[in-house]
Amino acid sequence: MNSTGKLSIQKETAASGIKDTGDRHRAADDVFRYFAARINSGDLKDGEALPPEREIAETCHVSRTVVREAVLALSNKGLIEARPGFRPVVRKANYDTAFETLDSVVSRLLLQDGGVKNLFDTRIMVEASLARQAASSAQKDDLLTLRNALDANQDAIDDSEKFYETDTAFHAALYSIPGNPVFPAIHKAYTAWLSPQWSMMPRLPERNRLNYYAHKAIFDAILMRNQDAAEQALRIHLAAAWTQIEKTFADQM
Amino acid sequence: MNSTGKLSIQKETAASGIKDTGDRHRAADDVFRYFAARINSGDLKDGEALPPEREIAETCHVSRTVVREAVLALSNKGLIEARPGFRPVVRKANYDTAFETLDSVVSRLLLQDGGVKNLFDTRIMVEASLARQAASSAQKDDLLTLRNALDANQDAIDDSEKFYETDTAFHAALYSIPGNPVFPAIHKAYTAWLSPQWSMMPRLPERNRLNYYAHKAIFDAILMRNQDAAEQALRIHLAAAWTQIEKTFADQM
DNA sequence: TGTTTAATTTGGTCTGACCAAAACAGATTA
DNA sequence: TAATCTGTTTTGGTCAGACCAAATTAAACA
Repeated sequence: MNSTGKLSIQKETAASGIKDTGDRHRAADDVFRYFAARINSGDLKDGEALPPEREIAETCHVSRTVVREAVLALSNKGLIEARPGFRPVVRKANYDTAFETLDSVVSRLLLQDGGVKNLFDTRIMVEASLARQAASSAQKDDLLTLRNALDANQDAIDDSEKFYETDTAFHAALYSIPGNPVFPAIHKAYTAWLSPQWSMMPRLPERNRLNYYAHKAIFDAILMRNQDAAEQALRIHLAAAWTQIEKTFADQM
Repeated sequence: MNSTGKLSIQKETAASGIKDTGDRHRAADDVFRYFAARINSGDLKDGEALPPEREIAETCHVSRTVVREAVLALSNKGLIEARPGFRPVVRKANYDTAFETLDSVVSRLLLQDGGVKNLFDTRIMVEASLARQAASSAQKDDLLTLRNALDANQDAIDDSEKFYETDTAFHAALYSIPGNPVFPAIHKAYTAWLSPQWSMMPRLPERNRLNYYAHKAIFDAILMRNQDAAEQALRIHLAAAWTQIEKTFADQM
């Protein structure tokens, strides 16, 4: 029975005919697709655990080896969460974790020439856009959130550690205004990827104060519903930040 | 000698002490990190093939099983390219392929409520920003590229197949203006992820013509260096596209 | 020298085994 | 009865050795 097992799966996959175009057939891929489909279709719900590897192997008529490969692929692609030693659990599709799967590639991209600048420039563009949008359509509670973040920022001028947090929080508030969950995820990714540069920069109360003023200028422009001013204030703010980064890492870039 | 192999690696990893904080130790992770580091450091150059699995297993004092897991992880994260049956090859860090690693997660995200809209909204924001930037600082050759794309677009109005291509090309031209390689990659990702919706929409010469006029309006505004007009023209264009998408997929969203 | 053929390498898969941690069930105790 | 401890079973992580088919290389041949 076992000896015919392998053949049967090959027959099955051939019958399903998803990819019959002559290219190499890997059993692991089939298992991967099988579970990816079951997850996407909702057959396997969020938080639900996958069957044990041995069971999968039996039902799919493959060895545990290929099951492990498939599970690993599922995990690497963020479809499941496989903490070592635990049963893999279906993970709800989540914007935050989506960006996390980029970590290793991005860290490589940041290493190559101009990598950091390329990324930072996209950030400038995104935030400039967010600033405009905030100025044009921020709701009352959005403004309140911003104001609170700004105040917390001001209070932390003399505590560089705390200032960094409130700084991040202020920008985060900006990203949350559109109400689109993609943006907070983008912000999280930016802070994670650029934190190496940021955290190595000298932190001084004077500099904190300047940054606070920059934030205030952005906020004021948003409050005045002045899109152009908001964008400009933000660009000045981030341009200054970039100058700092450049100065700090002059040798490495 | 082999019997002591396993112990030696454990000793080694313990000695290196990268992660000694009590959490589970997976040999596969060690091998993964080892090669990720070698790739990032340039020790293994782009296009260079990894050693054969059996050799890695020997030099790292682990079984081929864990080598395979590590290689698979490397592949899934986009650090190497592992075509079935071939030696894995170090892949140059590349913005395009970075986004490709997101495919499976994104396809899941698009399935959930409002997923497509969330993504499309980010696209609107990005392109609005690009339009502004184009209007403010497009160079002569940028304008020429846009103009050519626009003309090709016009010529293809009666050929819906070709129109789709030239349409994409026009937007691509917009993404290439900043000269930041991240943007073309983003564009590629957008078209890949949203193509299912787009390709199922009815294509008619009248509609093509409307889209062409929309493109022309964007181009004209850019040519006039009118940022606000460029942004507005683009927003109108994409809003109309979204309306179409919504109409086509009314039942599924 | 170019082409065909045989030998070898190498990735993909299988089987069966072992270990340690996790999950489970049962006994023990408060 | 509820909480805690304990021993058994399950399960993931790893290993070893084997086989196959495709890919690579070496050899033989034309």
